[in-house]
Formats: sequence, structure tokens, C-alpha cells
Amino acid sequence: MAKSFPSNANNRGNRGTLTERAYQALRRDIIDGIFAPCQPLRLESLKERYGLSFSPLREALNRLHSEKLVLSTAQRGFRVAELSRQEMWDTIETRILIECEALRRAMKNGQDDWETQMVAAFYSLSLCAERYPMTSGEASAAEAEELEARHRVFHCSLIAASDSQSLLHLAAQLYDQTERYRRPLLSTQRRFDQRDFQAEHKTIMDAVMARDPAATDLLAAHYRQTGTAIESALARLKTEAA
Amino acid sequence: MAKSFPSNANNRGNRGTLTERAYQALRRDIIDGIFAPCQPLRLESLKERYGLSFSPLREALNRLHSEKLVLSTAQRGFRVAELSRQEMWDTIETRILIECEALRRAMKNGQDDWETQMVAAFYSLSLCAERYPMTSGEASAAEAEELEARHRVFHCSLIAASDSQSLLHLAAQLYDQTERYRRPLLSTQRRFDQRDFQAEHKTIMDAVMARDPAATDLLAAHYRQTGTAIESALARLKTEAA
DNA sequence: ATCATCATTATTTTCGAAAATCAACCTTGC
DNA sequence: GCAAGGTTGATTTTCGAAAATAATGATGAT
Repeated sequence: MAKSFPSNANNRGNRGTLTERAYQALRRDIIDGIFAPCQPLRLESLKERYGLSFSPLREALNRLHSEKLVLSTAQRGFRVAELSRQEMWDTIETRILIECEALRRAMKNGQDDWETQMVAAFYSLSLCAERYPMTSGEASAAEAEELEARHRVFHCSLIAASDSQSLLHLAAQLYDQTERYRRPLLSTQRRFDQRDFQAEHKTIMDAVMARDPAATDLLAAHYRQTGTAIESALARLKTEAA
Repeated sequence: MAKSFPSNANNRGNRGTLTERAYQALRRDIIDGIFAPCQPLRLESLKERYGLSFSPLREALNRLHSEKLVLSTAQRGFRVAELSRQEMWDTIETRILIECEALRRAMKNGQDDWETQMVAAFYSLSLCAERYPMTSGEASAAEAEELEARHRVFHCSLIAASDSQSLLHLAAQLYDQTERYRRPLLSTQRRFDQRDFQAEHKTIMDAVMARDPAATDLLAAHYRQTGTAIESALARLKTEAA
């Protein structure tokens, strides 16, 4: 069939090691906001929290550092990276630059199996989106995580046929960096919102399959729209908190 | 005056730690080809070679992994990443995409201090280039390293006034990844070749300062030309070896 | 001879203690 | 009162040994 999708965050082949577990756990806790931005991550308390020793924790933290989720200063340890609207938009715009170029190349090179993967990924995402809570309550963490995963696969599939490994690598990297911003959006959204998003995804996919050059514009607009949605979700959360 | 230039490779603030030393030493040895591509990097032998313990070595190797200089597989340790013409060109083209966009933005936003930095960086690079051996012999490792450093600062200064941190970050990242390919070029070049390069640099800088939109084309051409020069330098080295 | 199984060796990964470093507080002298 | 210097305590960083895992080679059965 086709190769699996690249993933900077996960595919490091370290599935079984404690370092990998530490990495996954820390990453989730940072993205879910268990650790607040700028909060220092003391080795001693992490050791206790996860029941691990220094070595795997340090290694995981270093990995998160290279993904810009944590900051580190020599001899003063690690702390959670801050979030800012400005950084979010900066990353979104760079993502647009990278992914639109990758998309152009994918549309040029893509064959049957690429299109097949895309359709499959879209369908898989649809199923997940339709399971979202209708009106009341928040989506569970597991639901949000599954949606996030399929969403990732879908966006990755759009550009998968690009001939450039480095573009795909950077796209994955930037996807990971924006996940942290997307999370509050996912947990507050309802099935209703998901349908809007899916409609956009469908429009983009159709344009891509038709090799319509305007597909890149649709993709860019989609990302900017997501950015705006995140901003209002954050505003909403802040209002509720107050 | 102005802020220092960003550098993914070095600026991690870990100056004094053993991890930092391990990182620098390993990086140099990989780039200089002391360790051949695909060669496994056994912890035990590295420990002996550098007189360090596991922890700093592992940390350094993980860092090099995220810079794509080494590969790692769970429970099977690390090995030097391979080199390929295809990967080189892929990286060069991506670099062009990123840097040209960054350059456009820099030309839009740049003020006096940006131009000043650029002129300074160019001059500093010129001095170094003029010290290169005229005809006979190879450039020393120290000479090549110094040239590389100033070259980096110059290219970084061109785009420094871009308003996007993420673009600058990616540009630095890609610069680091291409350094490994550039090295054989630097050690075989003579002052003669350096003058050609400096002429190109001058042309680019002048176009940039004049806010000429064609500056991006010049920059792209420069990188592609470098790629071609690397290819022929490699061919030459292979012929000499045989 | 071929294959599977087990023991041995090589190597990575993990641990917890020891050393090094930094921040804060507390003197002491002026 | 206040700066200089020193001491304590908290925290990171480093180490080398121990545990875990993969690779190699040997043994025996089919």
C-alpha cells in the first residue's frame, strides 16, 4: 500500500524505552496545560511524578527543547515554553509557506495511491468528528487526542506526495509546534464546529484532487481561520475564568 | 548596537557544561569526516576518545540527532547520518524557499542598523577570505572554520531584519544541515575561488540594500551555484583518491 | 546441511549517589 | 544603613556501576 506518515514527535523508534515514556507523558502534560507556561520543571519533582530517574527525564526534556516546547538554560534546568499570540501567528504563516509549496509539489507528483490515502484519511477524520459531543459538556481528553491524531494524518496526507523530504520534515515539525495552541480549541469545540471544519477539509481535498492551483489558497485560508478560531476560543476561556 | 545572531547549533547557553563540550567535539569530528557516514558511534569508544562519561555523550548525541547529523535507533544506539547528493539539493531548495521569503520581509522592515550589520559582516568575511592560501596547499582547519563562521554571520545578517522568528530559526537550522556538505568545498578552495564568492556576495548585498526585488533571485542562484561547486569539489576529491 | 534454541558477549539504557553549580540568606566590617 | 564576602540549601550535572536488551556464536535436533 503506502508508507506510514512521518512524525517528528513520535516516530523515533524508541517505543519501549523509558525515555520515550517520559517524553510522551511530559509532552501531553505540557500540551494539556498541566504545567503552566514558564513554569520551571524541576527534575526532583518530575522524578517523583513519573516514577523515573534523571537520565530518561533529561533526555526527554532535551527532546522537547528541540521541539520548542520547553526552554533550557545551562545549570538552571528546564522550564515550559511560553505561549504568545504573536508566536502562534508567526508559526502559522511559516507553516503556510512550507505546506503550500509542499502541496504544489504533491499535486504535481501525486499518483493514485496518494489520492487513495487522502480519501482514507479524510474519511477516518470524519468518523471521529461525528462522534464529538453534540451540545453539552466538553470532549474527553481521549476524544480530543484521537481527533488530533487523525487531523494530523489528514493534513500530512495532503502533502505526502511532495518529493521533498525536508519540506515534509519541516511541516511535521511546525504541526507539532502548533498543536499546543490547537488543544484548547479541540476541547471546547462541539460536533457543530467540527462539521464546519470538515466542510473546509472537503473543499480543500477536492481542489487538491482536481489539481486546482487555488488549492494552496484554500489551505492557507484554512490555517488562518484556525488561528482566528483559536484566538476566540482563548478569549472565551479567559472570560469564563473571570 | 544590535543583537547577536541566532544560532541553533551553538547558542544553547550550555557553554561550560561537559555536554556542550561533547556536542562541539562530536559535531566537528562528524563534519570534518573523522567519523564516516553511517559509522556507528559506540558509547564506549566515544567515552574513551573524549574522556567523558555516558550522560554528556548521550545528551550531545541526542542533540545532534535533532540536527540530523546522527541517526538513532532505540536500543541500538547512534550512527553518523549518511550524505547524499539528493538530500543536499533537497535541503538547498528548501533553504531557498525559506531564506527568500525571509529576505523579502527583511528588505521591507530593515532599518539603518540592519544595513550596518550587513556591511560589517561582509567586510569581516572579506578579510577572512583574503587570507586564504593563494595557490599551494590546503587551508588549515582553523582557517576553514573561521571562514565558515563569518560566512554564517554574513548570510544570517541578510535576513536578520525579517520579522519572523520562526523563519530565522529554520534558516539557521538549514544552514547547519548544509554545513556538512560545504566543508569539503572550503578546505579545497583557494583565495582565487573565494574572490569569486565574495563578488557574488557583494552583488547580492548591493541588491538587498537597494531593496531590489530581484535580490531573492540572486540569493537563490548563489545557493544553487554553491551546490554545483560542492558537487564538482566532491568529484575532484574522488578522482584524487583513485 | 538447515534450522531452531540456548548461552555468551557486546552495547545500550537506567539508576542513584556524588560532585558541581547556583540562588538566597546571613553575617561582618565600614 | 549598606556593600562585600561567605555559608547554607536547593538543584542541576556528572559519574560509574547495574540492569536490560540486542547480536553473536555454539550446540543439538531434524
